[in-house]
Amino acid sequence: MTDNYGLYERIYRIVHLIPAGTVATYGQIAGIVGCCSPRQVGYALAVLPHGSDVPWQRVINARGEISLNPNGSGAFQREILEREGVRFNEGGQTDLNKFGWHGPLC
DNA sequence: AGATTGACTGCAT
DNA sequence: CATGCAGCCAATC
Repeated sequence: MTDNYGLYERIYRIVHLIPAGTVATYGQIAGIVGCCSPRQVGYALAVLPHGSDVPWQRVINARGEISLNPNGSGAFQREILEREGVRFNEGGQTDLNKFGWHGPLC
């Protein structure tokens, strides 16, 4: 396999490795990809077409919360995560200590 | 080619 | 504990 799948596909591949009921932060993804800053991770997901097989909803900010505005698509995202088994507290945050992804090799 | 923005993060105040 | 600032890399204007 070639090392160069394109920046976005690279990120998509990492996100696709996140197991259900688990969430990862943008910085975590960026660190695993080892090729870009969290901004590019967010951008890559922002350009994701609807109907993709990438569980973009499992990628959230470092605080363990939905990054998008709660009055936007974020409400839909939280619904999906709860359906995956991820629980949110009153602040709409997840427990990264429990649901936080440790990485593809761990 | 230069400036601006973006689903971010971490530290300092 | 809330807010501000700087760093980061790629895409778009």
